[in-house]
Amino acid sequence: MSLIEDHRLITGSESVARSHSERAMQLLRADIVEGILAPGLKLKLDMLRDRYEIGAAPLREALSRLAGEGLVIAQEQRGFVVSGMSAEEANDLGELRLLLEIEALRDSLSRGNEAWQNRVITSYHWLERAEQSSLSLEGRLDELERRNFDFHEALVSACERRWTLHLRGIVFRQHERYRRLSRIHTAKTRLVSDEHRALLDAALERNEDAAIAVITTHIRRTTRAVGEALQAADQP
Amino acid sequence: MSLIEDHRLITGSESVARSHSERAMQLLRADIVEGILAPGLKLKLDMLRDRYEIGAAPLREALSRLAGEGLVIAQEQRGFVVSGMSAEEANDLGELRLLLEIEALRDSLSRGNEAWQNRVITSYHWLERAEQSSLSLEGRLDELERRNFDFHEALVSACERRWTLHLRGIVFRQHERYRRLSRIHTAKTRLVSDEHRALLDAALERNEDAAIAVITTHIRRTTRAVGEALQAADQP
DNA sequence: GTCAATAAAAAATTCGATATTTTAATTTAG
DNA sequence: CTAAATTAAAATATCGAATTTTTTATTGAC
Repeated sequence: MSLIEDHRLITGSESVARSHSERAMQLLRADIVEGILAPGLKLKLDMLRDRYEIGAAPLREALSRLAGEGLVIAQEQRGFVVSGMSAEEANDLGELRLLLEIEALRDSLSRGNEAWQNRVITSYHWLERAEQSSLSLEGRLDELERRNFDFHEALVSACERRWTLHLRGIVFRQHERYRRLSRIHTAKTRLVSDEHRALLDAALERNEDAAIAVITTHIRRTTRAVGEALQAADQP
Repeated sequence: MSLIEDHRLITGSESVARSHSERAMQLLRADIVEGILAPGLKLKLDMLRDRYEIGAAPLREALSRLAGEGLVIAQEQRGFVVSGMSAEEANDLGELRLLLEIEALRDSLSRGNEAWQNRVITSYHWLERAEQSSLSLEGRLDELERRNFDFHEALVSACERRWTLHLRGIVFRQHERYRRLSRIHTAKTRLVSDEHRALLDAALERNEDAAIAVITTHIRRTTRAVGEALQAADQP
């Protein structure tokens, strides 16, 4: 197994799974976030068993865990369903992401040391490179998402508020489902790229207010794009 | 089984569990929040099986679900542990609770209809009654927690932001572990009672700013009390 | 006595089979 | 023909045993 293959996007920096249950969770999470398992889909165990070649017991544990963070819904005696998507939830998640990202960013900026700076710089440059690359649309989206994830993760990585980070992670993953929609709808990388640059500068200067301003624009713009994409999806 | 016995506090308005897995989750959650299963405790399956008379499979599912929301930690191949408690986390959770409670409250105040008002009024009066009652310390704490929970739940019950409520729930339960500490340490019901009254008034008047001001004081005061209690616990 | 290697015990994880519940199909009464 | 009731099929949830991994205890070399 190559390094690249194991570095599943989104799931974060979680190391290679040691148990079937853990692996199932990572796979399910990625597939739901990527939209391969669509919102509202009934997650029948037989189907999942075939798909992932993992037994029912670890699959159920993985689903339970995802239910805890809200990516799937556990219906008593009626199995699991991929949680739905709607414009209302997109807005809700966008605002929460903003709130939590700001909290995490504040703490991270005030604590970040040189190692943190280097991580931020490195991840930024990989992201920049991904934005300019000319892969196929499919592959490029995956690469972009991963680099985008890494960059934002790097920015808050000096934050020591465990719960803030935990909740931010939950919201980030949820929000990502929607971001994907808007990415496909509006393939405008230009403006986003500028925002990332501004974010990098603000972070390295420890300019809290500037960073917050940029991230606010950044997230709000995403929310708007998601809204448009959802509207477009309704009336095709 | 009597109604009262089934209405386990904290776990929210979740109806009576239909599956072992669900029941296990509610029992575990309550026991962890109440501190019966102490922070850091290794949750061995044999032990839990004896305690709750539930098989390993549903127990593991319940634990996985709690791991998703962060009440327990799942350690690969090494079982589950009750997540730890510290002064840092108490502060973190306090601030998050404030943030999320404000978001939920704002939305709820702007939407609440007459049914909502009635629910708020009713739950307030039960809380007031509980505060004045003269049961044994143990029983009174449970009753108070339950009524306190119901009141705060009622306040935000008109909020339609699903994710905000979900995260608020997670943080509320976590924070409750700490509140319990401070409750035992400082049995000062007086001030809290005034705060609740002020909260009720502000809510019924739809006075957003006032409600936010009160809840801010309310939560910050709790955080301070928790800090003192933890400090006292360190040097007995 | 300390450390590493090995063996035994305990614990966690997973599998396969079974029991229970839900869903779909079919029948039957009105 | 519709709607309740029954039956059959599918899917979920749970159990108990088998497997794998971790932890503890023991042995033996230095």
